[in-house]
Amino acid sequence: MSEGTSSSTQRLPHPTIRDVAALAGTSLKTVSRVVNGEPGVSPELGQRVRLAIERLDYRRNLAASNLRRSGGRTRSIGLLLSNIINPLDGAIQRAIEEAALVRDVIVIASSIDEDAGREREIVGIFTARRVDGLIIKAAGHDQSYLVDQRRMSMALVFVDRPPAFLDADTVVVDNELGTRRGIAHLIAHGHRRIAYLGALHTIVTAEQRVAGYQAALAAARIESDESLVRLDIQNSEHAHAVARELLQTEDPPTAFFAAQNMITIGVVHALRELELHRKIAVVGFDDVPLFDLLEPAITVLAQDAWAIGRQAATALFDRLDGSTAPTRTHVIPVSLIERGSGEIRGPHSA
Amino acid sequence: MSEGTSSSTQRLPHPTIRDVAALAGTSLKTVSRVVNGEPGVSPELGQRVRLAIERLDYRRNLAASNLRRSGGRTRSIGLLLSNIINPLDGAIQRAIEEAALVRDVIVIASSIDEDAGREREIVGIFTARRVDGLIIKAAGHDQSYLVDQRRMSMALVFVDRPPAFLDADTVVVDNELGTRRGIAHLIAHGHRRIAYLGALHTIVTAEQRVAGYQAALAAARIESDESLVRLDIQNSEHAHAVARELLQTEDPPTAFFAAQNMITIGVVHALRELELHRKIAVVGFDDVPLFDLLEPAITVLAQDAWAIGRQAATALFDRLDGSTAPTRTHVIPVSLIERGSGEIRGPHSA
DNA sequence: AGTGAGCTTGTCAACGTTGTCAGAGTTAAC
DNA sequence: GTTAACTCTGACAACGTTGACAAGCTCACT
Repeated sequence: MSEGTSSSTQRLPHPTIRDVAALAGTSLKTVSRVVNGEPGVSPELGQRVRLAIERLDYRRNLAASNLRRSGGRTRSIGLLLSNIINPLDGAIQRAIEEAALVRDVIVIASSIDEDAGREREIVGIFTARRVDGLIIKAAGHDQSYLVDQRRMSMALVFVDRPPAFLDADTVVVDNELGTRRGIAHLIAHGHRRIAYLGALHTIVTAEQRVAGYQAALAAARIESDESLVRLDIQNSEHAHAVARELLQTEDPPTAFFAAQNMITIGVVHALRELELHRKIAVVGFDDVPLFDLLEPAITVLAQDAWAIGRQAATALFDRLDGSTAPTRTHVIPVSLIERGSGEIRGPHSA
Repeated sequence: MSEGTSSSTQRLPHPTIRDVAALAGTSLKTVSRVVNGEPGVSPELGQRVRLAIERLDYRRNLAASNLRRSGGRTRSIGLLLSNIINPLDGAIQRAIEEAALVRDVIVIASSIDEDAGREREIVGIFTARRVDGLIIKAAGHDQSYLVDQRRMSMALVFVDRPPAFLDADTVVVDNELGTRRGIAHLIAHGHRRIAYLGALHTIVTAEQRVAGYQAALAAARIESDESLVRLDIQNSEHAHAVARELLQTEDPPTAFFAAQNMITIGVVHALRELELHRKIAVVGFDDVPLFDLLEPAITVLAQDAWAIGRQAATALFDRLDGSTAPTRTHVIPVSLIERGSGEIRGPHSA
């Protein structure tokens, strides 16, 4: 009966609970009750309200709702990964999104590369948004700045790399064991001079992988040749150059272990260039879609990124559900996939 | 002086502007002024407030702030892509994130595969969160449901595919021209029997690519053989099977055009399996990192996903800044990268 | 001395929603 | 016919913040 039903072509603001109440001829609270499925509304009035909601295409404003609601939860989580263009990070994000979706939680994501400053900046931004939790692939080497967030009941989970100076749930793969298996595999195929190309040594993950390399050599009583170990490799071009240089020395390696997918790609480029790709063995950490189509196909230690993401989400939501169990480190297994490049035999094969 | 400085180990709620005001011995409004850098606060008082803010590690609650603020903007945008594991989508997301970051806007992302129902569901969720705008790689074939969002001043930009039954800014690549160039390239290398393997025919993009194929054949006065055109291919395994089947017919194609990166991968698998990869030509739409390392390396039509994302973000923020220009379709160029697989000569080469 | 301008500061209401609580109405029981 | 219990409904305050506006103060000018 009133003037409310004008469906003009432009009405800028979203309809509010107030508009719905006016149209349905009832009070705010009753509409709120209907929207939230609370009991204590008569069927007729409920129907009337639902009709008004539909007519106005009303959607409750979640920000306002969460502001008032108990606990002050925003049903949103923040995700900090290195670079979403890397399918490894993509899979982690996707797995987390799926877990969040069923819980009616949204994911705010940001790539931080390996920039510790940006890590802190983004954490600050997400904190201002009052995310309920953070899942972080840390770039920096000190996460103690997060104690404030923790104190304010923000849940924290670290993926891929454990936090430093902070105790929190973590999901990692067994970098040391994985690398050890990879190196042992090369040794078993007759290699003794195995070059190791690693990423920024400041990343804990990289450190663990070097340790695995050393451990595997030690176990086989092979003396480590420091000249074969090259760290702090930035990208695939850099890896390409380093591999080429190693191959052109007097006593070149007979096998390469590439500690990361970008490095593996660089190594393969170098081997191609020197036409050594059928003679020198390669094992890489991390799988990449087309590795199986190269000739020879690349033998890798594959991480299950989907499992990492799922586990991280589970751990985070457990905390948000109130778990006060001691923090835990979840280790996701790494699998060795033999495809050819890692099975090229070396001079010491039986 | 007061009791406020107790830094006990657990205080659950975030400090509010009220806590800061109490500690600094002033009013809410003054703190608000300091936080927002508004003028009219004396240096001394301002300093006192800043000190209190630091001591409490106060961060203003953006949800509450946006609720009150004019325009009701949340400084957040929603992003709907097919699947973030695909580096193409990853690059789009990354480019958009970068653009959003400098504007202090957050990105809420979700993968919707090719599921129209999920597209609507996610749009509903994002609407409840009052995102200021949406960037959508549409799965469905009717976006008219978005008129409500539009009316409520939500900015909309479509990427990769134009919207249906809705007028909105769009960023696409020239699928038809790109495909035409790819096919012409194969024809120029002596091919007449060119198989076309395409994705879901309901996706507009796929449709345009088929049209490009037909147009290129027509321009060269080659009669199209319908048996060589296979659409609705779901994934790389499917493409693999279809390609194998085509290759085992009596009069097999001498070249393949794969309309999408997953399809290209399937085709390459099939050629490898039948050891035809050095005899049958392949041109694919979309580049993938390792295509350049295959033997032969894969000739592709590469889209600049980064540029697509950047352009989409620019278009969206222009609208949010109040632009009322007519909606525009931005076309990002596609480049043909010759690597070998597309230059394998066919029976009709000069 | 009185007036007005300019600066700093604070009070109050409002954003859209929900928790608390009380009022109105109905039914059942004494 | 009164009381109790129950159901349904709405008034009001509050979440944390900012916009509108006014009060208080100082200073200069008439």
